[in-house]
Amino acid sequence: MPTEPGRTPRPEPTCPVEAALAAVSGRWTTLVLRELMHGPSSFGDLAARLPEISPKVLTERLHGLRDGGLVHRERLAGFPVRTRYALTPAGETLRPLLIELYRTGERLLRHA
Amino acid sequence: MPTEPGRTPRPEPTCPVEAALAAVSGRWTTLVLRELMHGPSSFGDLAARLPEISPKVLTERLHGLRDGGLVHRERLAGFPVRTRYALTPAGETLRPLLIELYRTGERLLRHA
DNA sequence: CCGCATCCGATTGGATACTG
DNA sequence: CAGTATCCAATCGGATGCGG
Repeated sequence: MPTEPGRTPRPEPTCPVEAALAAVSGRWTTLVLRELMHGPSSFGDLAARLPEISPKVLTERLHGLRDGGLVHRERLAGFPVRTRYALTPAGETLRPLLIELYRTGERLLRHA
Repeated sequence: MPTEPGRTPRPEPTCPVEAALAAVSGRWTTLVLRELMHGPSSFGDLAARLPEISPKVLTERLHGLRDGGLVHRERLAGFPVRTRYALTPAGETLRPLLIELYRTGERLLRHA
């Protein structure tokens, strides 16, 4: 990107950087992804591990991630209803990005 | 982060991931950074290379980046007034992150 | 248990016009 | 040239209460 020639003049969704940013941006999104990186989880488990997120926002994040093909949703039979959320292969590919975000943030916090 | 023990329960600014995300988030921010990665630039040069950004937003981005210690601002003497914006060493450290964003985005776009 | 519906305040980004 | 000053529409995130 710094050394690439094909440059984007404006923030289009077709720009790879924008696409990646869209996948991880939004409040709580990275935390939801982090929990799912540990393995599949139900709605309630996620809510329990992120006690301060509201159900509405959790739903929004989960649906957004699913619409982006990053998370798979599966309704389990039985009662009470249970839903299983898991990362798709595409979702797994975000791991290096999250690690790089962590490393970069550490550097910034240490230095600022 | 995925394998780290010290986990953040909510989106705090002290979380490295949040800090890194804050540095690159916001519309136009990555494009401004990309231009500055090529080298120092004046306000007008940036505006010329990003023809669709409004002066207000460009100012906001530049000031935000400066407040975050990522960009250095220098007023040059003479007339007409010129201002030189350049990445600080901290700003340079964002390069690997931008590259990772690009790579991840490519994968997502190819696969979705 | 797993959400959806509604409302609401705050923040964001864009358009436009003007100044040192 | 390099911004500032307003105004405004749209989006976002949080709170709360109900439904399948």
